[in-house]
Amino acid sequence: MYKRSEFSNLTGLSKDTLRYYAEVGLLEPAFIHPENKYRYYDDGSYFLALLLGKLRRFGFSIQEMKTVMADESFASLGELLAEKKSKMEQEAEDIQARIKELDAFIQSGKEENE
Amino acid sequence: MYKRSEFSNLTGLSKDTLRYYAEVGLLEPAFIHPENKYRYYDDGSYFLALLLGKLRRFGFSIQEMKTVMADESFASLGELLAEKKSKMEQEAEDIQARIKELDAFIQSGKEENE
DNA sequence: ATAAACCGTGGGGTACACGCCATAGTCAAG
DNA sequence: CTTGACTATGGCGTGTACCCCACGGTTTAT
Repeated sequence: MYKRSEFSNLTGLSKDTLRYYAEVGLLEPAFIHPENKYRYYDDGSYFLALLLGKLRRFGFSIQEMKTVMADESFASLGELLAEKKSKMEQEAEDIQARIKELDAFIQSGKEENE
Repeated sequence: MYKRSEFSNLTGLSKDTLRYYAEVGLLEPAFIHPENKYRYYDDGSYFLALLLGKLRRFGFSIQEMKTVMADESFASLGELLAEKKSKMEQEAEDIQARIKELDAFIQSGKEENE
């Protein structure tokens, strides 16, 4: 059983993020001490927290993460992953295009001074 | 002399964007009719508007655009362009890394079912 | 025993660049 | 002359996922 800041260090999720995820029902502590209300996380939480960290990097919104977490069999995960992948690829292409445009622009600026 | 919506079509900047740019002193109309306050843009504005559109795509903030516009010789433009370029390249690398991570994740998920 | 370090809760702030709505005055075409 | 299209201004909304502050209680180390 880990407490908040320990768990935060372990997972890379900030304390505030953990609090927020608990608030929205995305990742609830494994145990809450009834007297002092301290929240404790366990190894199951750890697994899920790592997953959430990954999903976050993949561009999942909170809502999408909730969709994923709602189903224990993670049935919707595969589809969403594929969707995110194509979105990220699209984004990569967009950036490349903008870099090209930027290069062309810089080039045209240089030629003006010759 | 073009009026607002004509100029909007010409430049690709929305009417609200034009209004906003005028508000913050980024691109003021060439002429404002003293009676009805109608705003008119000219060919000089057109040139600047196209520039602003490009800068926006390059990720310039309003503040940065103002910095650029403040100096008629566009002295700060070159430096900011280079900065944006490296930022965009960094961003492209980040996305590629995340795509790789995503792929690995998808792959590990598939292997689990074999 | 005491001080430092930690915990929960409540609630405000935020960044950014507009979008959108309503109102009221104005212009252009028939 | 009328009606539809256009315009200016004011001001609110916005979205997202948290961050940060303050307060008061608790735990832990010394």
